[in-house]
Amino acid sequence: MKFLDFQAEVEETLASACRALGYKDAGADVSLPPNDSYGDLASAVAIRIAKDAGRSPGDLAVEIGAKAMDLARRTKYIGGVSPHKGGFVNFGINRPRFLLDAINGILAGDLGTTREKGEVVAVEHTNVNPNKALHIGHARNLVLGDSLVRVMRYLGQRVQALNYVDDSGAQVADIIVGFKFMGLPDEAPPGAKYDVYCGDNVYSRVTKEYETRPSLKEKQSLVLKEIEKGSGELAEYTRGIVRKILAAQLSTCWRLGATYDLLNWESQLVHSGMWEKIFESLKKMGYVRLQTQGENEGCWVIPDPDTGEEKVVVRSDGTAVYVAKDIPYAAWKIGLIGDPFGYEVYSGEQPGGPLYSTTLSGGKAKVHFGGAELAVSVIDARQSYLQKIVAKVLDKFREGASRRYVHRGYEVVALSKKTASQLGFGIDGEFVHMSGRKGLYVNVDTVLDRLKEKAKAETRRRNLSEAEGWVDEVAEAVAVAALRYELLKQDPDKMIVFDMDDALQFQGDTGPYLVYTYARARRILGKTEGRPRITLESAAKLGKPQEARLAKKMSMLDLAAETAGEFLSPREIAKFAHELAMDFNDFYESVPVNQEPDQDTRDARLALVDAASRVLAEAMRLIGVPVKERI
RNA sequence: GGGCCCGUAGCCUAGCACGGAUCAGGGCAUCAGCCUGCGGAGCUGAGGGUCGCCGGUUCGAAUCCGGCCGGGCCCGCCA
Repeated sequence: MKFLDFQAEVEETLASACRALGYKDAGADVSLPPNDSYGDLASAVAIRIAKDAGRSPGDLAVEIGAKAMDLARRTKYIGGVSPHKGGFVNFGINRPRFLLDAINGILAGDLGTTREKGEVVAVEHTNVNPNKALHIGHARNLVLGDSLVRVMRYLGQRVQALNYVDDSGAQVADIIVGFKFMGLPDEAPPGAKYDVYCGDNVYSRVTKEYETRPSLKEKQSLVLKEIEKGSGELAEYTRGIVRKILAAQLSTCWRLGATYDLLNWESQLVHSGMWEKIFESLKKMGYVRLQTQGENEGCWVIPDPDTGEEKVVVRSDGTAVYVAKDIPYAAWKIGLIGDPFGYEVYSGEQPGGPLYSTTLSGGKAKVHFGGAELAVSVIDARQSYLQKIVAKVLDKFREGASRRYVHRGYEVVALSKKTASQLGFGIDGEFVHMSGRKGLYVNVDTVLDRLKEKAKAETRRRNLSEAEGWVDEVAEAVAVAALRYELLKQDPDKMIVFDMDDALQFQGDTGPYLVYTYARARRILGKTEGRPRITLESAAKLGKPQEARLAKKMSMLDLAAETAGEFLSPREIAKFAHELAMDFNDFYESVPVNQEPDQDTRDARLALVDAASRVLAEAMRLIGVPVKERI
């Protein structure tokens, strides 16, 4: 990861040159040139100071460039400085030195991971109501959140991956109504996944029934009250159903490569007493007040952050509204309130480590959650307004607290007209929003199975003699790669219109392209008689532009990760991985490795391939795209 | 009525935070090529663009500011 070293040298050299020439406040900002024929880093400093200095940008660039060149002789990685007539000062890398250090660094294990302990960050994502299977909208949340967790850990932050389970809401109650009051079987038919069964066959049927049977709606509120109470036969029964659905959901999450550290349960949050404490304190400071007249009579209200009008937080019957459940959760995450929870292992089955659960009755596990320095909530953009209210209340509770509570929003996933019609829904526009009630959605498992089916055919065609199990494993990896990459690569602020046929795409800017490229690179290393090895002498023989581009790109993973962390935007890594893969394929097509007659050159190229593939694998790992040695 | 987000070739999209360099990068689709070669899930080339519109700032605007148009979402004693 030597590019940042080069950049630091350039910045320092540039600043020194400007200082030496008397341009004190010139600054030393550098950027990547649009085209690498200009150089490897560029500065527009001459253009910026030209006016004040009363000189032409071109002349200044020559002057600064000459001074910088002089100073650059003492640096390790600056190979040349060239002024451009437009006013840019371009810096070139000392190729052999840079190639040698970058490659040897990576082969020695330096993939840019920060080792020092960073801040504690709580990242909340997935958060699917436990009454149905994950659909592709949930997958977007999961992929964004899980990738963020991975990137932050790479950056050294101590991350708590949280998954919030709303086990006491109306959606769960609906399922229970179906089982207890409509006589629907609470066992899934053989071969059916339990969460899929509940979503496809129970939930939608119950909500439909509500329209014609008002008495059923009363059963829902009865169930809700029982769940709220937390004890009794119905509450126990519900707990069992929720655990069963959650287990099925988690298997899908794990299939997608996401894992969690902790499950937070809404029911426990409600019974923890945290809200009461916060409520009392807000009352004392006069932020919440009891409305004694008008339409909100008998309710406790707070001011709307946008309009100043009043928002209800506690209903006239004394129960708290939805935001009021989010507030204590947020306060717990950033340590504004004492931790009321104990912890226990929920599942030891989770790949990659145990999954814990909060508990209000003791808890033996010696782990600690909450109290983070920063909390990131991955929640779709429709909840931006509510999240703003939460942040406002946190600020009232403690000055400046909202700076540590960040809503990472993203737009929803809708369905294309074509996909909707394949599901039996005729629509007017070009797309339609998903709806669990209407049964208008595409489940994650369905998409993965379709992708896998296609990947299997493709893999089998290329590997006629391989065992079925091996082909299956590869196809599964390709399917996950395709879906994760597809959902991550797009700007989170843009709605995704999902089309099943378009999603079955393995060529071009896709996850499978990355998987393929990595396997291709490893193939070279597997087939060779040579050894990856590079010296300053052989590094000098790697003079092709494709070699330089590949080496430069692979040494910039840490840069991409820093940006990804700073803007909570893991797709920076997806972009990086794709660019690296393109650079590798370009190299692959134009530079022979094992056919290279000169042994030193061949070994140096092998070292480059080895290093580049390791960086690609690390980038893929950061976005949860599976890595296979062969496909 | 108030608030948030989006608008870049036939379609999808990068670049926008921090304004710069000759061709605004990719992908899909279309057309023309590249397998006795390290894997063709690849590569090369061609065609395809009023960066929604108008104005402002600037030496310089896809990028910053203002207005407008088009599209999506949110603003409940639902969750």
